[in-house]
Amino acid sequence: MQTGGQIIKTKRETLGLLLRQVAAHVDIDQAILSKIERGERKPSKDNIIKLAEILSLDEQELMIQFISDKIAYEISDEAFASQALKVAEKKVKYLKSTRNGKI
Amino acid sequence: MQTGGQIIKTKRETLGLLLRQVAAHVDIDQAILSKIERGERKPSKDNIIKLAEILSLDEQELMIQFISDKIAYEISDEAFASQALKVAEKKVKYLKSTRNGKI
DNA sequence: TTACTTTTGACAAATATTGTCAAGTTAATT
DNA sequence: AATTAACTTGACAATATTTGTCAAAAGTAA
Repeated sequence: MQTGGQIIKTKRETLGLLLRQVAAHVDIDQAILSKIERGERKPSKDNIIKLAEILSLDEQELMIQFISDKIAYEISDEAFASQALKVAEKKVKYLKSTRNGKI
Repeated sequence: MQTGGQIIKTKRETLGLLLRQVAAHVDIDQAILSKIERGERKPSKDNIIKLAEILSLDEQELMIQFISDKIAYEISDEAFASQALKVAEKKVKYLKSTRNGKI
């Protein structure tokens, strides 16, 4: 099971790019990129778009990885995490179907 | 599709309890309880336990409702919300299986 | 109107997130 | 071992978000 951070770190190394180079393209401090790679900080949406760009990764897929990391991280210590996620899926589908932003 | 807030509001009214009474038991300002009922604020874990108590609701079920509300709320405007939730489920299961807190 | 419940909004206090920076560590090379 | 470059870490202030408290406003029923 890979995190978004692990995915971009692996790809960056495969491409032989330095943190400095990727960070410049993403327009963030390389310290932050280092932390994103190790899961210590969360990338913004714009960060993800630019990361996918320079690393030739699928943007949607990368977005999904980072969003799911965020959710998994904040819910994983809950006893009923899996059940809550299933219910959340239903609620999201309901929200999307009504398009009114309210549950 | 009901939110945790709607569930407790309905039950409170069924039981004929006032916001003031429930809020006192939960040990929060009644303004906050009013907001929790309408989804404007999120209850703490302790709030949920005490709410289930005084409203004779199943604690686990109520917990799941509020957690899923929170997740659905923060992810619903994402284009890939459903897919991200599915991936998050896998990550949570993986985390639970390894019990090391890391993805 | 009066008495009561609920909702709303403003506000400060507490918490969390973010970007920046410099120093520290690691790794490879000479 | 010393040097160099890449990466990681931690401290810090600036910002943003969350939280509790309160009183006024709005709603409801007698």
